[in-house]
Amino acid sequence: MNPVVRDAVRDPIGCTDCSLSADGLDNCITAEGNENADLLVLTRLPLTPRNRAELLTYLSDAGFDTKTIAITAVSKCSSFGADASKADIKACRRHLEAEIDVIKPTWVLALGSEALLTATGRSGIMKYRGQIFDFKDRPHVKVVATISPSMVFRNPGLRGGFIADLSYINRLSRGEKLSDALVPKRIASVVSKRGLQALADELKVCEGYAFDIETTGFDEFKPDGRIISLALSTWRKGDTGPRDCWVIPLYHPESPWRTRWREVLERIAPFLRMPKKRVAHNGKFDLRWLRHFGARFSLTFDTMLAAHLLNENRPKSLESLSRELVGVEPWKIDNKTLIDERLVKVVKYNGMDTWNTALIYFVLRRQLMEQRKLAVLFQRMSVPASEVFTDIERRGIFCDVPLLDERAHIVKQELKAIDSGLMEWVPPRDEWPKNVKAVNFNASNFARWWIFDWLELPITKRGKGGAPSMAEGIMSKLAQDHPHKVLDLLLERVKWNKYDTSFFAPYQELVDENDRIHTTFKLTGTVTGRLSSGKGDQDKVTGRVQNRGVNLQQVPRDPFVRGLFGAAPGWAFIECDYSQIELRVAAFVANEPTMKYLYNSGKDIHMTMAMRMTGKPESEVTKEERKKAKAVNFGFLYGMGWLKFISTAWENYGVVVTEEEAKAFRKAFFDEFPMLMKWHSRQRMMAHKYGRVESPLGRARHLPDIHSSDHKVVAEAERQAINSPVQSFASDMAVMALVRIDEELKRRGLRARSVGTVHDAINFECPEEELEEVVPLIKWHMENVPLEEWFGVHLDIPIVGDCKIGRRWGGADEVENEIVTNPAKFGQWLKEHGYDAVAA
DNA sequence: CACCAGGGCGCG
DNA sequence: AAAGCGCGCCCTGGTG
Repeated sequence: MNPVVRDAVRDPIGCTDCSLSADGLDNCITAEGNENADLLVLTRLPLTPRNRAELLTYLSDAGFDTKTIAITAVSKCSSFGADASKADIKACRRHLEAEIDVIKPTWVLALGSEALLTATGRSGIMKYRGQIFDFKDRPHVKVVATISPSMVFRNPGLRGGFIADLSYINRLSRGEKLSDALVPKRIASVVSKRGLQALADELKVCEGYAFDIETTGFDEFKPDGRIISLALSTWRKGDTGPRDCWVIPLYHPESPWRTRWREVLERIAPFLRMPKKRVAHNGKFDLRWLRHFGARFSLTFDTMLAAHLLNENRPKSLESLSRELVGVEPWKIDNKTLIDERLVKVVKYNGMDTWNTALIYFVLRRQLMEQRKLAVLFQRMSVPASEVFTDIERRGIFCDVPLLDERAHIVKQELKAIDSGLMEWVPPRDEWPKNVKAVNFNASNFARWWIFDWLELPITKRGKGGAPSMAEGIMSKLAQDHPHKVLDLLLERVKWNKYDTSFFAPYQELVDENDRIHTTFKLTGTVTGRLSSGKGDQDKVTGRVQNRGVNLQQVPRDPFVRGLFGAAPGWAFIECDYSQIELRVAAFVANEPTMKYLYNSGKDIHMTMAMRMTGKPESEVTKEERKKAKAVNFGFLYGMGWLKFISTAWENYGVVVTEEEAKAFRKAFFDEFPMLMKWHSRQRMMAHKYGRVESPLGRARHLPDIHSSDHKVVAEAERQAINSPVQSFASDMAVMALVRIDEELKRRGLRARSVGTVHDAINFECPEEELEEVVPLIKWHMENVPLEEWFGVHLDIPIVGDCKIGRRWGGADEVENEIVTNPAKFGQWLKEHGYDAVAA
């Protein structure tokens, strides 16, 4: 450490301020480096020589002269194993302030959330990285933050962004400006008829544009939804970046179009269709709004989808991608709602969004073209899927509202009865310990004290923090060994409470005036390429999730809940599931002969497992038992050990399995399918060698943890290497099938449409008279995605889609495969099942 | 009040 | 020695 700083700052007696000082290897470590440094780098803990060297390499790569900087930490003691707590960091603050007063840096570079918090008092490193603040209590010192190098080490997906941040901060500390090409010369605010005409003329001749809208309100389908402004950055053929930037103020209070904003939008809409390239960042959001207000056009490129396909681990916001890929400066405005912001600022913000979208478009497009299979996935799946899900989200799914209200009432009644039953057993208040504040039947301090201290029931499992587990499996075992009314009631309550808070209440709140419930699908929400479903998008400005809908991928299978959804009167509900898709894909990628034989001869592997587990013949195995066997198959397939198998067998079957039996069962599974073991080894080997694995369709999963020194972490990455290609392949195929089905339905002028997907299942609503044509069409496209033609992948395993037709989700009748594929039989089947309105 | 991590549980 | 994978939402309790 620097002797000048040390002697000026360090407590000569030996500091005992923090908890680490007692057993610390070295106490009160002060800054390393130049005592007159202009830039003081602030980390969480004092760095080891190796980490310090690494950080200096990063800094020097980013253009810093490492002789002119100093490095210090918010916590000033180093100790094995022990981490600095918030109190420790607080205790060290006076030393840090003393250092700053001695060194007098102009800039502090805060690395990581603790450094940011200490320097600025703000938490949320991903939100504040790249922004400039004053140092707390030292306002003459400027602070700029980015993520910590250890985060980058753990996840190389963050490396690009980290280096870009450092370069940006370097330019900032030198007072350098950005290159001219990275900022628009001017942003044209379109506030007159002549301006509109000029924009329309440009749209007639330009090759492409990136666009973005700003909106007010949460949902495009709610009456208070308005579009505040629409921005575009255009380019001509042969350009390598955006040329002009345009913004049309719409509903903004200062906009001249405020009262006629919809009219203006309608007038410009036809011109938006003209250019060949139409680009947006998460365009699904913008298209939803624009379509709602009558401006209909489609995308040809989405920068968020491209960025995710290229690297599933990196942050995907426009802000961070722009910084990572082209090194632009932050342009965010720090305001809650744009409608309250001055128009000039909104115009600049909205315009910069599109300018930067255009900038990263050119980079991402080039990167994508370099990987043929990825480019095909992008073209055939990502972009058209974004289009399909725009409409699925707008459409929503029909919900039987009277039934919803009736059942929501039942749920409340059940809860009420259980709660009053439980109240009779609540111990008197003066017996409660200090940390118990109120009666709470959820997994709370009260409930844990009540069960495990007051009732003295045994604790079999604890969580990370040492709190006794109150998970369902644990509690039901407890109830079996120590019968008690309270346990029965609590177990019963979990289900009703979950129904109430997670399902019925949100459904009632979010069902729209047309009795439909919406969701938001994230096409970039998972590392494997599956879609995720949820309440809404993150608001770009506030960072909060817009509460526009519900998660439609976790609707309970219980008909009491799932049966609330279905088809509107006069329509039918179609569910089409891929049969055992991941197991089939695994058989393909592992090239497993026994599995292939079973599938090619129409056998059911889950049934085989169920028969083994229960010892029953096929005819006696129940649906429930087969479903549990499925869990066992997937468990072993993806690397489950014998110990977990013991608990699975107990929790699912109530079967006690000994250690020996469990090992033997696992061995039997792999003996039955000998190539699976070899496939597992191959995936592990690939992950170790390349740090990534790839699906047969070209989708990559990066696994930086494979190089960890922690064996558990490595083992986890190895299992991910096994699972990812299978999950990705299955998911990509399902999405491509949906895209093709949607295209075909539109091409034929049919009204049937998808209302959502759940990974390997696609749901549709369909006018009764179209069923005869639509169901076979869906089935055929699910089973015949042109993988050979598009990816050169020849599947030598049959892919089967099972179709169900009914009025409600989960309450439908399965149609046998040979019936769907036979028009005469299927027509008959439809009549027999009450679908009279079939086409002549 | 906002934010966070962890527990628990719904789905595939 | 020990190890299913992939998600999102609600709640609790702690912190600033």
